[in-house]
Amino acid sequence: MAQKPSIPKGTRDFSPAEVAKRNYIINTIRQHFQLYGFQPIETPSFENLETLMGKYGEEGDRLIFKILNSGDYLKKADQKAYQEKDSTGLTASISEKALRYDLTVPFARYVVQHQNELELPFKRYQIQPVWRADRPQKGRFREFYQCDADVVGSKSLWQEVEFVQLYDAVFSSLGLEGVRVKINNRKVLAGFAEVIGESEKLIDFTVALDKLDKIGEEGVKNEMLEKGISAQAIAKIQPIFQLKGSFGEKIQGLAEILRTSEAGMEGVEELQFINNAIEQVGLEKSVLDLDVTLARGLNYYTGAILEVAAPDTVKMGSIGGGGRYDDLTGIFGLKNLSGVGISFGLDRIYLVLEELGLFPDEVTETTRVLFINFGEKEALYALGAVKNLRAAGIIAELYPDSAKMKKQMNYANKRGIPFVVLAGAEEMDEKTFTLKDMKKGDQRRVSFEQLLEQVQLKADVE
RNA sequence: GUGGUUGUAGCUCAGCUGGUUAGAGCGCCUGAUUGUGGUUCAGGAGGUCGCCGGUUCGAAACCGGUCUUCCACCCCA
Repeated sequence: MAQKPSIPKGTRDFSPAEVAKRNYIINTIRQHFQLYGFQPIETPSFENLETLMGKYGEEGDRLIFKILNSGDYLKKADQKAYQEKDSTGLTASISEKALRYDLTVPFARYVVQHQNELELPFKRYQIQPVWRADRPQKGRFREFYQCDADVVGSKSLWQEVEFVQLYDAVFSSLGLEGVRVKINNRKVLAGFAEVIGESEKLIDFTVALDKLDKIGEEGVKNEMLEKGISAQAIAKIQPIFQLKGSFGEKIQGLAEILRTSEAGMEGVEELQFINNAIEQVGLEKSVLDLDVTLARGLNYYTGAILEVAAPDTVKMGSIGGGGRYDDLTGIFGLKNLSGVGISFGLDRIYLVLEELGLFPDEVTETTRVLFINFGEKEALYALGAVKNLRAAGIIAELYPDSAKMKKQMNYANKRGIPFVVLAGAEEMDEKTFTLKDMKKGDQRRVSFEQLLEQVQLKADVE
């Protein structure tokens, strides 16, 4: 055999069954987005490099896939940067486009660019692939889909409430139980930093705090020390680690810690508002949980921060996240437009559903009836029935060649087609069909009406 | 980006400290069975041992590089 072709690392091919399952998830998400009043948009796969650079922090810039300029790009290259082997400096001169890194920044760009055509508040959803030059791991790919819903132009906390409901609705609909929607607020984090007198170290502080799950309390404290946060300061926020109990109980403890911080108390009130509303309307299968260590990487969040954790039984990173970002369009020159949104990680949700066996059988079901091909006349006779079955919404097909019976039966078997129809000279004379049930192995001579009834009947029962 | 790990038939994997024609199970193809698949039986096809280079009389095995897989860190869906 010649050398097998391959695909770049972190990318995948999807088989028919995988596409069917992915579509099942996408359709469920899309359906709920629309139920909640979001409208779809799509944006290009690649943006101008400058649209993306600097929006995701230094780490993010590194992970953006840059597209090499066309033509004789070396002529226009920054010679000084080239001589000095300064890759970062050189990039700007040889690349002016890049693959989109997420859907939020392109959305911000879209809003600013089309601001005069939009009716505010604007609720949009977007389901498209994004690319990151990351090193792949379980549930981490270099090409993956995001399913985002965002609202711009409304500061109302009812939006946050609705997003929590939306998460619950989608995951409940997918049959996923025990999903934890974790919530926090940037103002609470800012409050912590203020209370301990380390406001200028907010980012380092929150990044360390975010790792509590992984490295434990001592680990977090050590990292804070390493980042130059004083031991006294760390001692002051000790109560953070003691927050326990229900949402309400944690809120009380939190209010106690943050009582001297105006920003912090604002965050507490927002959390309280959202929790009260959710308690009133109720959730189906998910729980809303206050997690004061939740920070998430993106530094454009200014209010609520959301993250969805898969059920504890599966080891998987977050399967969704989002938050409020008051200043998002500000970076493109449009001030005072508040946005809030959430994202679903399609690829990770897929892995979770697969691991828990939650895909319904009918998702991957394809052809229901296969007609055996006995030759030209018989095929024509069969094709008439195929047409009528299709008209009734039954997926039916005629085997394209009058190959050996064994081969045709085998094809039906391998593809998991539940019914096979044999129609030769006898059946044609009688205007009947021989219908074989591949699971049971029995068969009988039937009219078209009976045939239709049989295959429909089974379809409903299963 | 840092450190580690993996790659042998379509799939899952054996292959001892380097030593003839590289194996198994499953799958695939053919026949027993020219209007009957999934069971059984008989036979068969299929491998530049990821790729490039080095060490050696001799490399799937040892060394270097590279690509890929998975994992930890970083970061994140």
